[in-house]
Amino acid sequence: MGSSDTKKQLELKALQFFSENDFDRSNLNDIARALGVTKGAIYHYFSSKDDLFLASVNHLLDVMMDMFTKGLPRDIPVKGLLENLFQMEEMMIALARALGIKGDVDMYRNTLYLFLTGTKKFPQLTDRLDELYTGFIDSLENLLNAGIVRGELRRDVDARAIAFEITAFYEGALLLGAFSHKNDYTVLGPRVCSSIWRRIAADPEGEEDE
Amino acid sequence: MGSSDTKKQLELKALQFFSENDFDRSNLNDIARALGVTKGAIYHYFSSKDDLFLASVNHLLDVMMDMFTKGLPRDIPVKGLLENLFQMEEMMIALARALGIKGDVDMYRNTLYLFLTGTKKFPQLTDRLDELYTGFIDSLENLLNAGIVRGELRRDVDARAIAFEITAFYEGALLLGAFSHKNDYTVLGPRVCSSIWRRIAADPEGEEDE
Amino acid sequence: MGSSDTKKQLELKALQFFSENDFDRSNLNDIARALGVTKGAIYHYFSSKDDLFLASVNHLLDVMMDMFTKGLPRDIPVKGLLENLFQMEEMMIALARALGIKGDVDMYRNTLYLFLTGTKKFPQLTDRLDELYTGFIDSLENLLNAGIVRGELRRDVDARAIAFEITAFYEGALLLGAFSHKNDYTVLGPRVCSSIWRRIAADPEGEEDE
Amino acid sequence: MGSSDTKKQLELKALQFFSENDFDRSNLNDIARALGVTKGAIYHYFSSKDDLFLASVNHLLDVMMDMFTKGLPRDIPVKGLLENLFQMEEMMIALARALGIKGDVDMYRNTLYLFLTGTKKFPQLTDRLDELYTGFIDSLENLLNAGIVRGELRRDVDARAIAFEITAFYEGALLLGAFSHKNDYTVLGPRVCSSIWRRIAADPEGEEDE
DNA sequence: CATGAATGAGCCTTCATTCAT
DNA sequence: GATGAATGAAGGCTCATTCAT
Repeated sequence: MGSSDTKKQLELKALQFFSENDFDRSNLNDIARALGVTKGAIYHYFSSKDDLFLASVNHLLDVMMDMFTKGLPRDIPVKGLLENLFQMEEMMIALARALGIKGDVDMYRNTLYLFLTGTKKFPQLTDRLDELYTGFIDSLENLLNAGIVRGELRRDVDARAIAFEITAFYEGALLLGAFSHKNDYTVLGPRVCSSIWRRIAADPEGEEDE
Repeated sequence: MGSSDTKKQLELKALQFFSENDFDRSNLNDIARALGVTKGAIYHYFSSKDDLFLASVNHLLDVMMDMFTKGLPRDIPVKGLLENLFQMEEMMIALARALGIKGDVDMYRNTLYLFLTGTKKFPQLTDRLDELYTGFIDSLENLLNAGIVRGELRRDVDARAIAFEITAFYEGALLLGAFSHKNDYTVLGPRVCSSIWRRIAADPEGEEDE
Repeated sequence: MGSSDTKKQLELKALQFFSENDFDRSNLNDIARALGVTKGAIYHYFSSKDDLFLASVNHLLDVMMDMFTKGLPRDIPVKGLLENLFQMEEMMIALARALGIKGDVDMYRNTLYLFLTGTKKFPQLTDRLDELYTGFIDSLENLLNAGIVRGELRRDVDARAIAFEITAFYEGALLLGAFSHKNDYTVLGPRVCSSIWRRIAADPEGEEDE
Repeated sequence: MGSSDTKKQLELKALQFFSENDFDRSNLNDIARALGVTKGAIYHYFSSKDDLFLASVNHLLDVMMDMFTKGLPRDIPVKGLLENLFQMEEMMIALARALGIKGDVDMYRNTLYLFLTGTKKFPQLTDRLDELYTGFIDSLENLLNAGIVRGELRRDVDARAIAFEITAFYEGALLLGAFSHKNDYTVLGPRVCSSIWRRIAADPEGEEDE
């Protein structure tokens, strides 16, 4: 029932809507208006408001899973990775392109909101998120280990801990960004990354002489 | 109207309730039952459901503000701080005692949910949260600077960045804990803290041989 | 929750309403107006529209069970019973009084509608109706057997069949009354009863000399 | 619009559907699926859901009118009629054949439901039903009178009352069958018919010794 | 102070009907 | 003829809020 294209379009628009608006505080009239269709059309493609939300989040999870786990290169310099981690615009553009929508500057932060509230309301999402984050941390760990083998990083680096640290710090920085306007992660983020780099690099000075 | 004590008690119980239950998915009948009073009683002390929520969160913010900014010691060893960061039970007990309630193991994570959804529903909370996090990061920065002056930490440490890093990493680790059961922050957290310590300590080896 | 009296009143009014109006074609606004309360009040006492309907019908079933099975006399002349069967007004008044409402002339016929549609929508009602009709037929059979023993009826009367016949005929006559205005059961009913009487009486002539 | 044959086929299928399913609880998607066509096709042949229902029931009424009034033989032995009244399967097969569908054992009972709910929803059906039942009772009366003239029945038989009794009892027995599983009309029905026979036959004994 | 019955606006959902293809 | 995507009015139900007691 319903063309698959239209359904995907609705999922994407709903994703954008739900990342900006509270699920419970939004009524279907507003949602329908935001998606550019009528209430009935939504029910033509989705069985309920919950279903629409879950389809949207699962769509996002699919894309992020591709992008951040399967899609990551196996062997890039760790230095570049850390330097680009807080080039938010680049990351955002990449994700937006993968989703096929035009993103905005709060997109990343909003996904956090989507995930935290989503798992509270729909515990079945937890497994997929677990997979996503575990996949991301695994990929990072592989990259770090490759860096150690390659001689870019010190031999005594605890790759798993660093991978977890980078991931948790990144998410936490975005989270703080939602709360705090006084601590700008676009400024502090790179400083932290540079500090992490100095700790794990085999030759921090040689690389840092800018 | 109503004794101030009773009102504070209701705020605390409501806080516990809202940290475990979604605001919009809870109705006042359930809330009243959870608080051990009737609906009418709630309206004696609070002007609305929103008001009850805001009073609760503001109460939590007051306590956390005291505990994590004004209440922090001016001069403790950074090493101990990092070692205790993921002694979640201790932290939790301290916060629960400060609130005068019995906490549970998910309390911290739940406050994150409370804050993230709370700011989405009530943007006026953002300023207070900003104050809390900024205060916390400032305090940490002061502690780190004191450590530098004291000679515990290296002179080239970027205190602001490290304070931000610790805070963001901590929040991020708790957040990931809500999503991922495969990455246990009670195990990985201390490994990361130890890694941070080795990076900033003036004499990491000397301190570690205990 | 809610006073038991108010709830019983609502059940009775709903009974009257549903016996006159189609369940699915009535919306809760109309029902509420007919019951003299608001929609919310109904949901204060009943958990759903279905619940309201079932409570009403079960209330009716309780009263009819008392009246037509437990409440029937053990030993009355069969002749009088047959003569009064189609004194609808008397029967109706008795049922209305037992229900505590003022009845109207279509009350009996309407209960049939209530039962037939009720069992289609709520199969769980079937057992209670089975009990009611079986109880009624049993009581009739007992009365007939008492008549045989007493010498009022012929010894070769098939008491069970006659009890079933009277019951089925009675219901059928009311049912036809719902469809057909040309066959008036208040006229034909007594003629049939007199015919049945002549068949089962030990001495039809002696009794019939009017 | 639409071939007349297709329309008749749809009416028949709809009849079967509505005799098994509640009108208001069935939606047009389910109905269309049950009829083996699309929603659009239904609207080609019928102007509305109501129209489809009414066309179906009127079709049934046409067939029953033919079968039970005009179609009845003018002069058959009353004894055989009474003996066959509760040969439900035979009756059902006859009606199903007349309709051109395959019937099932609940068909008769279901038509009762169809008629009772149908007249509540569409009062305009009442007249046709009145005609059907009156026609049937008239035919029965004629048969009984023919039996009297022929000498099969007693001269003092109240033909109108007996015709009404048989009809009402028959409908009532089917109705009770819908409510009560403990009183089987296939067993009790023939016993009642035999009792009626003994009452109206000119020579009950002579006829019964077979 | 406290209660909880009652209110009614607003929500999610259904579904008969329409209409572009 | 036939389709099924889209519409939008209407319905069941929830629940924050009020108020008579």
